[in-house]
Amino acid sequence: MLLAVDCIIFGFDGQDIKLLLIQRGFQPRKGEWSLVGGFVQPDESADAAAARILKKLSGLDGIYMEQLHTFSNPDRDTVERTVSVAYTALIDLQKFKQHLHEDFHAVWFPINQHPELIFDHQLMVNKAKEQLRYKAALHPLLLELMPAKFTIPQLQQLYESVYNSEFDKGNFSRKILSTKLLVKLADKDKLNSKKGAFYYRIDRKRYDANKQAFLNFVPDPKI
Amino acid sequence: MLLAVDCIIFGFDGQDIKLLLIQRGFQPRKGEWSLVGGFVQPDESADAAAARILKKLSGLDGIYMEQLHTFSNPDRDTVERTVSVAYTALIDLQKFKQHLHEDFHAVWFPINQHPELIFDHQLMVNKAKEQLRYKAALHPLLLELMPAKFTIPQLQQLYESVYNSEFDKGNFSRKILSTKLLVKLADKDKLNSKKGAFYYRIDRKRYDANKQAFLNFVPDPKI
DNA sequence: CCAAAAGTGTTCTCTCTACACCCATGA
DNA sequence: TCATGGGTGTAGAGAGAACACTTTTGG
Repeated sequence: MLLAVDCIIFGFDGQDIKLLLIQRGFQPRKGEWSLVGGFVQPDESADAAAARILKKLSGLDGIYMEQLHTFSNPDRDTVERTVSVAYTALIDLQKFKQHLHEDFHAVWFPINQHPELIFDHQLMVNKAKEQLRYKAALHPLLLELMPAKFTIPQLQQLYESVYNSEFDKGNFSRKILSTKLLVKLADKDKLNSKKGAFYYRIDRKRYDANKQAFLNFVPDPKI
Repeated sequence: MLLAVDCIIFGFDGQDIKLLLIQRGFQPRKGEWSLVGGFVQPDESADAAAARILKKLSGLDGIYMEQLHTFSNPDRDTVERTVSVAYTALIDLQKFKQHLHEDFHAVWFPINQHPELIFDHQLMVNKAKEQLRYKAALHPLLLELMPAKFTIPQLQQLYESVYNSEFDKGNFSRKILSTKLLVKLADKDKLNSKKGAFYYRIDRKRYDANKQAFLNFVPDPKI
């Protein structure tokens, strides 16, 4: 029995949510697209393997990953019995984009528009999306996807794309600000409007202290 | 590399939350207490193995279990590298108690007063408790622990023991009833008071339709 | 000046909490 | 009849939703 890990890495570039995929470098199914993954070594934990493999295949280092689920269907891998522990992470693409040189075969794809994946990787992605929606409704974790400086309307776009619905801008802004997790900066982003929107940054101390607090971000569905 | 499963089964007898443990029937550490667990066979998934092993060791059949987490520290098992997928379940003890004959070495222990466990099983139990608190704050899943007939004050006791705090009885009763997940029965339980408290049962249809709805059961902490 | 996006004000409704109060009944 | 736990009433605070309104500024 082999033990593998697969990483579902979501990134946000300020516009769209992306998913990190690689072109498999080995047989079987070499050249096809898959999640970043590999085998756990005899002397390492799955957590350690996930970090090591992510770094080796994409250059991403020091990313905080969480265990999602373990996939153990006996015929999920067509060659040999392989159990895979799936991990997820959320990252700000602008901070990490430069690492993705051609040294690596890792590529960011729009979350809803990526090539077909091998084995049960699509299942893993679906579960990760579901979990992202669930968690983001309760915790401010989508802030982790934002760049160092961002505006409230940008953040709102991220929420709207995760939940596939539109929020009232006034209420959204007040709700986010009421968490006191953001610090207003002096300058504005004028790319999207003439008036311009103030930049904010995360208040790291408060964020780390409150990220497990419940927030109830997602509005009730309009009937 | 070996793949195992371990089951953290919580039961409620109307008074206290219990944890199902077995005395290990094989070496190493035969006779010591552990979670219900065993090895995944080459042709079965971890989910299937968990159900099979739980039934074999405790007689419990058809229990709905959910994956909790996979434990893969390389030295978590002292003999051979073993990765364990942990599962959790919640059951009403009165419904299943009769199955625990002496054919099985499984025993229910009070959740906060059980023998020391082997390997990292205490870690698993702690994580399961944490997850139970988290989930029960959002979903009505503690209803699954109640007997077929129960009173609101009994249910309140369960919540209070899970959260280790006291709730206002009036508000608790209204909040639970507002979910419309309970059906009032005609008779009363007079064991705990002279006036008596009405029995209720779960409205199965509504419960199954709403168990993933958010509920916000746990009151804000009093500062 | 005007269009368009950012952000504020306001009102209404609903929920939550605290806590006073009423209810039923066995001893 | 009275102590006890079950259950209801209710006032005040706060959160959320809807949407009108003001602000800013590039073209």
